[in-house]
Amino acid sequence: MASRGVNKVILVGNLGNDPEVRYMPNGNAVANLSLATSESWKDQQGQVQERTEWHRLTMYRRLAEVAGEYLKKGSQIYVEGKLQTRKWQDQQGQDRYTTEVIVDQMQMLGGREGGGGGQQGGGYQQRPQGNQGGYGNQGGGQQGGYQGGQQGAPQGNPQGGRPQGGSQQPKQPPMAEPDFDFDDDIPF
Amino acid sequence: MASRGVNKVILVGNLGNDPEVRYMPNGNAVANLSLATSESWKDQQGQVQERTEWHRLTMYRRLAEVAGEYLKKGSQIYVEGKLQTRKWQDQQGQDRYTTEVIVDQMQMLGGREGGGGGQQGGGYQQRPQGNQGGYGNQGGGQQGGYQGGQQGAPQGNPQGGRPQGGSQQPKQPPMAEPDFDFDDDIPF
Amino acid sequence: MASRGVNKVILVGNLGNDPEVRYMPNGNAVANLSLATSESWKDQQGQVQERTEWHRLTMYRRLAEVAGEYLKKGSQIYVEGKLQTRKWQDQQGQDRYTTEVIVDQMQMLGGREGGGGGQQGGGYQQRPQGNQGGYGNQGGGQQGGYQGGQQGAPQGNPQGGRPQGGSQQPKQPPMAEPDFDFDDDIPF
Amino acid sequence: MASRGVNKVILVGNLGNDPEVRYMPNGNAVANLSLATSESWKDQQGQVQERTEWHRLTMYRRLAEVAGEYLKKGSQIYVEGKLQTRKWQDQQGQDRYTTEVIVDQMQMLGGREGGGGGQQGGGYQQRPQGNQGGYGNQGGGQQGGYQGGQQGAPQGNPQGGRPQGGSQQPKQPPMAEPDFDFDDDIPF
DNA sequence: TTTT
DNA sequence: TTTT
Repeated sequence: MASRGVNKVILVGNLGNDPEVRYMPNGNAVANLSLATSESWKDQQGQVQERTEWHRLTMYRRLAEVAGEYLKKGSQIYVEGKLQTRKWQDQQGQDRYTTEVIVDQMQMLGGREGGGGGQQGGGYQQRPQGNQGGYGNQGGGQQGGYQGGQQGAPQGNPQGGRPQGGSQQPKQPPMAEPDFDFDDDIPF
Repeated sequence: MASRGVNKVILVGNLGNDPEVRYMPNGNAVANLSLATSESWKDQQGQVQERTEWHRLTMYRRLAEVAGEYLKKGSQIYVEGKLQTRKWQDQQGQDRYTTEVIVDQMQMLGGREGGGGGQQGGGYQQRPQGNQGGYGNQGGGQQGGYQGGQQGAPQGNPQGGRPQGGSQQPKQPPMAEPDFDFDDDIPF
Repeated sequence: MASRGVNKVILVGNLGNDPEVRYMPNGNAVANLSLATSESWKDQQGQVQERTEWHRLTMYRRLAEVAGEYLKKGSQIYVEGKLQTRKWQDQQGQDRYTTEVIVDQMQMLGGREGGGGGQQGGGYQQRPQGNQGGYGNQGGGQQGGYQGGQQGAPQGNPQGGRPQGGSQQPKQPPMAEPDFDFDDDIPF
Repeated sequence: MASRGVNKVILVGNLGNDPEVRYMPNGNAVANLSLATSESWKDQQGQVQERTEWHRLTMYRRLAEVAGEYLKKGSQIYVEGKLQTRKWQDQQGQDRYTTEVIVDQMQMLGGREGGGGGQQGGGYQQRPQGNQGGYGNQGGGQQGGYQGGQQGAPQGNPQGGRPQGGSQQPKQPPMAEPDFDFDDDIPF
């Protein structure tokens, strides 16, 4: 609730992939998204240069469900959130760090198609039992704006409800492993 | 100059160390700073929890020199910039990524002491020859605001002037000295 | 809750006066503050020019009480909020418009004195009966950050609880007392 | 260039009208735009309420020309800028104030149609002679991002070049008069 | 991996 | 005056 400092990120860009939505044992959704922002400029030789920056986004709860429902590869969105760097260990046991944007506000951009891009969406992971539902379409609709449910509260503890057992920082890589394994309480 | 997207970070926090200022062969300054933002909240047991986030900041040119001149461990500042993730190889030759905030605007906060914190400043690296000076105090003064000289132009190519020979992405953390020695609290 | 669009203001500046805190019949607090931001530049003649911008801030509820408790003329703060333009009628019955920043997040800046400026604080309006208190020091403390209680919900309807009788847009500047007396510098 | 404070506005919304672009005697373009942001929420009775906020935007130079060229009624845009309150006198000689967002960055949103809305564009004011052109399409293209040319420099003095004679604050209303009269150096 |  |  209180804080010493300001930690704010504002991004507008396009998704590089369909959102990856998963559910925690307590039923809370978590979504991971890759967002591209790019800039171009002329170098000293007058050549146009371009650089694309990829941002790893994490959304929780309702926002994650809305992302899974309405966003897909190519979608243009506005997001607001905070920077968070997670520590994890690679297979050699070395400390690694991954910086993500924990999103607490999202706007779909781009008119009546709801910010959709070219490809077809669909295909994200099924909701496991243990989730009593209740979210779904709620507040949905195209191009609406969404906020995290517990705005102002730190969202680095995504469990929301009861404390979870299990290791907070498993010895697994977070960043888009081919065999990324979501069988734990804490997805990364 | 142009861009597709928005990539903006806004931070207010305190420096964990004196800025590290270095000079590139063309005389341009580069500064690295660690900025802490923290937030606290009450958990389900009603206990106050606190989490500190450390941000790695990079400044170029005039802004870097101003940072070296006026900021020190404990200084409270406002910064605005963009996210940039650099790829580098560790000693095992594995790809590593470091996310930084490339700062293009900075404000010293905290009244007439110019945002100063507890400890005395000083001690950052000397300006090598090859730098014709020209910056120095310029625009300085207490609690002033500073902007990167080429705002709007991508600042991922910090050389500014003539193209540099040499590898752009050496097998070492660029801008991070081999013996770079932060406090243990700071995760980079 | 939902929204189409983004309406965000971020300011760092100093208060031109002690906050004016008042209480509505339902006990909710409302604070009005004048915040100065200034910029300076060199004109074509090389002369330094300066321009100060005055911003009218409005805070509600807990945030308003914290402002009344901890801020005073000269305090340096960070605020985040949204733009809102109110319509009202002057004594001639003509439509007038006032643009304000409805603040939903605030940070006191400036180190251990809690962002305090030169003068002594005090002197804001007494809490009327009809307010059962309960706020006070809550969340307070030096240099903490505060958020509006109903963040994400529109705050243009500050009553919060039960609907109020009475005209929503009286023929006078709402929240501006008839004999409201700012410094001459401040244009509202 | 320097500044004490931060004065930043970030908006995403739709234009209520085609941009009004005019040219100053020195050839610099000035554009005025109306941008809507809206939010909706449920009141105590569970009824959905909606509130639309209208923002008056001002752009200068290249940005103004790009706006005239590519934006129209309904266009969805992202803008970044600063708040500025102008003082003027109404016909009774009374002081009036108008708050505007002086835009220094703009992004067209909404995919391949370049952020366009429903209606046809066109119809804004012709470039007078006395303008040697030079801008035009420059940097243009759909959905690109644009920045004001003198970012960081105060943009409240839009003349850019030589100082202008003439009254800075004519006794005329600024806000969309039917017979708004642009025969002066300073458009409002 | 997006987008123009 | 926009948009859904």
